[in-house]
Amino acid sequence: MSTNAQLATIFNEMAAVLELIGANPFRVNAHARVARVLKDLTVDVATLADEPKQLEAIEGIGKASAKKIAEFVATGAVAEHERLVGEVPGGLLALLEIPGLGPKTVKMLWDDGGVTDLASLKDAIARGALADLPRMGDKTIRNITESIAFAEQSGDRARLGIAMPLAESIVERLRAVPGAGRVQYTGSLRRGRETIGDIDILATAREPEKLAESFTTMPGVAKVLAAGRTKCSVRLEAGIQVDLRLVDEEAWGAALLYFSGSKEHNVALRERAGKRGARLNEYGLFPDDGDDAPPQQRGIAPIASRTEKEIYAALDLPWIPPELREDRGELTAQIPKLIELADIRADLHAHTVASDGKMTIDELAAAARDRGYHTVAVTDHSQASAVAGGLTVEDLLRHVDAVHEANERIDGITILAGSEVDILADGHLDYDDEVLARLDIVVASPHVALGQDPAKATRRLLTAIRHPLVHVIGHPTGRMVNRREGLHPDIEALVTAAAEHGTALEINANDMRLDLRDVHVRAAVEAGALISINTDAHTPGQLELMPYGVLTGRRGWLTADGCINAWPAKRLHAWLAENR
DNA sequence: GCCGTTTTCGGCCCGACTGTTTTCAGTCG
Repeated sequence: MSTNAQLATIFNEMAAVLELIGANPFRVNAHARVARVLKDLTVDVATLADEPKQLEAIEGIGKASAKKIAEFVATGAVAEHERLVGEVPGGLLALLEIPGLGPKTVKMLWDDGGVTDLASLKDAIARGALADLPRMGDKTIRNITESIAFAEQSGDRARLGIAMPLAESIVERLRAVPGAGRVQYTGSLRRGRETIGDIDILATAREPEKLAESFTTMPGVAKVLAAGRTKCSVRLEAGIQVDLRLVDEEAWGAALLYFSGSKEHNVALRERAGKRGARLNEYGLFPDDGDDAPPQQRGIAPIASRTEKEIYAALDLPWIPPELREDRGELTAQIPKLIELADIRADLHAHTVASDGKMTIDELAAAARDRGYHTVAVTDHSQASAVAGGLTVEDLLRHVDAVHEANERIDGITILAGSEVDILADGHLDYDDEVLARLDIVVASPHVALGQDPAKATRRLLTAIRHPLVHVIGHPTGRMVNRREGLHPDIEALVTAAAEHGTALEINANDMRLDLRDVHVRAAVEAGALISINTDAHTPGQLELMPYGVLTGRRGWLTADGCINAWPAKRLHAWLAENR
């Protein structure tokens, strides 16, 4: 973990404890803000630490925090942090992560219910002990129980956006080892799943021992779980397990196929092989001679093994992109040409300093142009999202003028004036039609009432989809990966209406959202609804989240033609103008 | 705890929703 990330954790923990013990909320927020600033910071804070003025020059970091940062860089710890963490039971902070449980409730559970961690909370619920506490009705207790179940069910999987950079850095390191051959991450990460159980890396090497040693001794390893000739396994300080498998060059394709999964896809492939008188394993596709002993150990030559493509071909299949390997019909369907990152030419959902973003219009435009986009949309929050700096009508109209002025001034990219308009709980939009009609693009998104029942959620989203001035429905369910389930609308109804009304549904590429999720995208694609992949960027760096959205689109069988962000400028702009 | 400087102290954008209440506390964004 980088110094920035470690310090971010420390400040987040201080914020959590301060919140729990009822400190001034603004002080709490200041700590959380420092954590956020540190996490977003592109420069290593350690390089600034010996000059306090440099630290204090960073927005959000004052004298006190600068001192703590310097203290950490010098000593590896922050005394105030240790003191604070010592004030509450260790397991209590984790309860704050459970959706619906805030500091007041957790404090009350601790003070009045003797709850000190997740186990004692579950025990108290089971004993019915919570019912005696204030504000703990049946419904609240049931909500807490469900939240715990949800957090536990998804809690041990890392988000794609956490696992991918880790895997890429490990792959890069291993490739640099002398004698290293091919090195590639496989598993659910290669398939682009939204969460990852562990990172699987496949490699060939002239001297496998050297690669293995480099792997087990790399920075960030907390514990070596296994260190054998063909398989090494470590647990990182980040809490993620990483497996390295070393294979022979001849078996590369078979091993890649096998370790990429999914298990269900592999089972289907093996069944298919069986029907063709062959056996498929991680060493290759072999003729089935009726002998149960592994063919590769008996010197049997494989029918195919060096590449995935050869193996699929031998099974009368085209090469199937990893993202589709979920046994969701990929062995029998016509495989479309899936969208690729290089197809993306526009980002249509981003925030500037006008609301809660960190970029100016010019900075956003430059970042989008640097990525080779022909179009970028400025879509700041609407008035209902007060805490996200939502714009009043007057502010919005001024902002629109500023965006249009920037569009005139800046060459090489079209800058659209838009808004991320709240879809209110009843489906109404947060601005009147006259205001919306002034915008080049309207992205309508749900932000509140994300626990409403499915019928209401469906009506709410259908209202927005049918609204003639809405172009895109932003993060349609409002779910947060591992954190919040979000809305459960009738997806079929939504995608059907979206196709009928020509409203695009967003894949929010932020790995915390990935909303729509893969299966919803598939439904939309099958219904003929358009998809828009956007980063919802608040910083220039967040424009780089686009690959996660594209992966999710690919998992939903999305083609470039079905994604408005991949359209040429002329087609996209004409489509936007049509919805007016 | 941070920030600004018509303020070195006093402010720091709060409105919607839920579930508990009988007028509101807690959570979320």
